[in-house]
Amino acid sequence: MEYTQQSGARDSDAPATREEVAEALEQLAFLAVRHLTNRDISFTAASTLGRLSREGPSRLTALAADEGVTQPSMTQLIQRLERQGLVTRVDDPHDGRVVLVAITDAGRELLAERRRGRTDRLAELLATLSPEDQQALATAVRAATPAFQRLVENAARARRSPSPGSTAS
Amino acid sequence: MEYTQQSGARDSDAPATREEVAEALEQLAFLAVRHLTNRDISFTAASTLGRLSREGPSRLTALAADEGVTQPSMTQLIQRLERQGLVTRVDDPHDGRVVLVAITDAGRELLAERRRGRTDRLAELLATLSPEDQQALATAVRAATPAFQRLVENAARARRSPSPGSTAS
DNA sequence: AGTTTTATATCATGCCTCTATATAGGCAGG
DNA sequence: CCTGCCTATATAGAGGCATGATATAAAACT
Repeated sequence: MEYTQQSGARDSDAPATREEVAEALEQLAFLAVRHLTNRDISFTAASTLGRLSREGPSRLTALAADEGVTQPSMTQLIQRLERQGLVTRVDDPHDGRVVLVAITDAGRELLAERRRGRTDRLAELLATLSPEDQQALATAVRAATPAFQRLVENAARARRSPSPGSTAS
Repeated sequence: MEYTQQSGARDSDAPATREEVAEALEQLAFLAVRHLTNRDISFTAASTLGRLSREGPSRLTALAADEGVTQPSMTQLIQRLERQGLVTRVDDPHDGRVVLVAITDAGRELLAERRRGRTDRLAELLATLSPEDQQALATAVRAATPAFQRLVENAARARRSPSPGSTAS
C-alpha cells in the first residue's frame, strides 16, 4: 500500500541502511556481553530460569528445544541448577517418563538480583552521558520500541520454526 | 537477560525514563545474543580476533587485560586459535619473555564471514517487519548512534578504571 | 651477584555443550 | 499379554572455555 519511499537511490538524507542497523546491533551485543553480563551462571541458565519464571514448570525436552540446546545439555544444566537450589524436579503423575522442572524461590530471587545488577550498571553508564545524549537515546528508544517488540516476536517465532535458508554459521 | 512482560500500557506522550531505556537496551541485548550469535568460536575469541585485527600484534598479557580474562585463559585461547590457524605467535627480538600474537589472513576471513552471517540474519529479521516498522527502526538507530557511541566509549573507559561502587554481582 | 618483577606456560579443576548411546515408561498390533 | 516402536530422560566421552595456583625464564633493579 504505502510504499512510496522505496526508491533505489541512497543520498545523505536516506534512512539508516541495513548495514547501519546491523552495526548498531553488533555494538550493542558487544556492550551487553561486556558490561551487562553476570558471570555467576551461564546465558542459557539465566534464560532457562527466566522462562521457567514466566511460563511455569516445563519438561526437559521442551526447555531444550526452546533454548536451542540438546536434551543432554539441558539435563546437565538442570542438574547443576538443582544442585544450586534454583530449580526443583517433580515427577509427572500422568506420565512416568516425564520430569517437570520448576523454579524455586531462590531461583526467582537470583533473577531479581541479576536484573537489579544490570539495571544499576546500565544506570551508571547512562549517567556518564550528557543530558542531550540521554535525551536522544530516550527519544530513539521510545520511537523504536513498538517496531522492536514486533521484531523480537518475529525472531522468537522464526526460531521455533526456522526457514530453510537460515543456517547459523 | 530474562525480561518479564511489560505490564501496564505506557502513556505515549510521556518521556522515556531511564528504566525504560534500560529495559529496551536489555531486550535489544537479549535479541542480539539470542539471534545474532555464532557458535563457532567464543565471544572472547571473536573479540580478541577483532582486537588483533584493529590494533595489530599484541602481547598475551595485554590481550588478557583488555578482554578481562586471566593470563592463563588467554594463553589457552591463543593456543586454540593458533591450532585453528587464526593467529600466529612471534617471539619479540627485543624481549625474550614476550610473545607477540598476530591475526592471520584466515583469521581476518573468519571475522568477515561472521560479520556477513550476522548481517544476513539481521536482514532476514528486518524483512519480517512492515516498511513502516523498518523505517521507524532505521530512523531511531540513526538518531541514537552518536549518543550510543559515546556510551560504548564510556563503558570501555569505565572497565579500564572501575569505580569503587560497581561490583559485578 | 642476588633479588624482584615481568611474561608466559603448565596443572588441576569445573562449567557447558556436543554426539552417541542407554534405560525406561507408554502405546499399539498381533 | 507380549513384542516392538515411540518418547522422555539419563549416561558416557570428548572438547571448548574459564579459573587459581604455581613453575620457568628473561629482564630489571638493587
